[in-house]
Amino acid sequence: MTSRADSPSSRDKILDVAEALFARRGFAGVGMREVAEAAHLGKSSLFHHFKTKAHLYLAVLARVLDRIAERTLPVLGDSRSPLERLDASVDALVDALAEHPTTARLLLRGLFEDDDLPEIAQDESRAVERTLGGILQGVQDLLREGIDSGALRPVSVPHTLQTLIGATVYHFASGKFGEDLLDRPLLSAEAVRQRKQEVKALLRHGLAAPQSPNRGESR
Amino acid sequence: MTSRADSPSSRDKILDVAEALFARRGFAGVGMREVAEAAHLGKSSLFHHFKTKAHLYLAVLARVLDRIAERTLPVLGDSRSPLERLDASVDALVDALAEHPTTARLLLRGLFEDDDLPEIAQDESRAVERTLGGILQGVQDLLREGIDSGALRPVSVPHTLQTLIGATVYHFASGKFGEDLLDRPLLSAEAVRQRKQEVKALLRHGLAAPQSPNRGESR
DNA sequence: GTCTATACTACGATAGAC
DNA sequence: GTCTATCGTAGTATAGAC
Repeated sequence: MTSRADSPSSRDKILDVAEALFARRGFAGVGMREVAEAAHLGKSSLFHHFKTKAHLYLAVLARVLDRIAERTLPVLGDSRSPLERLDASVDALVDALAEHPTTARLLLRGLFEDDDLPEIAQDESRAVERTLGGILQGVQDLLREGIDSGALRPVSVPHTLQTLIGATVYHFASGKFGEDLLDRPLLSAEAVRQRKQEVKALLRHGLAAPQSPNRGESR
Repeated sequence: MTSRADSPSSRDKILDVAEALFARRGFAGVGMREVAEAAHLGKSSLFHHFKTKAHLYLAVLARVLDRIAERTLPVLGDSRSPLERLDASVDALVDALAEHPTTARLLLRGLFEDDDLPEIAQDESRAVERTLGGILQGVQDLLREGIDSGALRPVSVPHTLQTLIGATVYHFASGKFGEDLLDRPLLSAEAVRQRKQEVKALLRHGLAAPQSPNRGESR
């Protein structure tokens, strides 16, 4: 437990291969033997680095969330207007999701596969939840500020957050299904650029308050 | 193969319990023993009804998709205007997803967990894909018609479809995470009603073409 | 159609040598 | 820190009696 960059080679390699495997087949669908072989290790060596499978999974998840936080938190908290920050946050989040093909899948799985994890590894679980909570809080604060300042329609903040997650995380996690729909790889430069544009346009038109306050739309 | 309501009792009970289990923990996370016990059957009796786990999983998925198709296809294809049909389709889809707490999770898993299934059971797999394709085609046709008629902005149809799936299927699949965000059960009458309203409002504002064609917004 | 019994493999995890 | 060997359990699936 003298950790922090103790053995950068093995531990990171394990995290790399485990991330790829967990992203594809989820927690239950991956065996420790498979991870060990992919990392060119014996099974016991793997258990030396991570005492249980749940610890390994949470370590993978923590690394993914840290990557997202690193990209989004600075943008969420800067000094621009809410609408500008919303646009920039979409760009930052999409960039983070497009950086590795595994990111969105792991994140999505982490969001809705919380109950199938053993309840050990509480410390690591707490760390993951804290990082995630920080990002969510940043977005919620941004939306709240936009609404209070009159820049955004008075939407429900939690519902809008869910929509935002769906529009970004789900999209880049949709794999073969999404690629069949778009007829191109999800992470191709063009598809990524277009996704940013479509989401930002939908938010601009769908969230921004009508420009002339006295001239509301139909309802 | 004299099927079609041959033994309604056992087979349907198996599908019911398997649906609940697969929704919670996914294909790999559920054992046939567990399914058998939950259905009050011996393991071998279960294998008598479904020859492999993949067959059982696909049968569960097919039933879920049939429920969705049953609710959405009539609405998608009726004779109202595109915007009215879009609203009604959101209502119908959300109603279908809210009917059973398992529906959205299974559907979401089916969308992005396609590679972790064994490649047997091609017939059943084909049937599932055909039902899904029908629903998707209906939505795409609706969006296309709305754009061509000028009722909708010239958005990307596949991207908008992905956004729509994220806003509905992901939301109701988000489980404990979503409930923590909303601070109430996802399937409570109030949360369902509000979800419909928020999604429809976002689409109304975000997809509908500006009312006066010559008075475009900023960009 | 359901049962008991069983085959064989893989699972997560541990012990202990090196 | 990596290894071989092993434990006990649960995995999918099958055989054959009732």
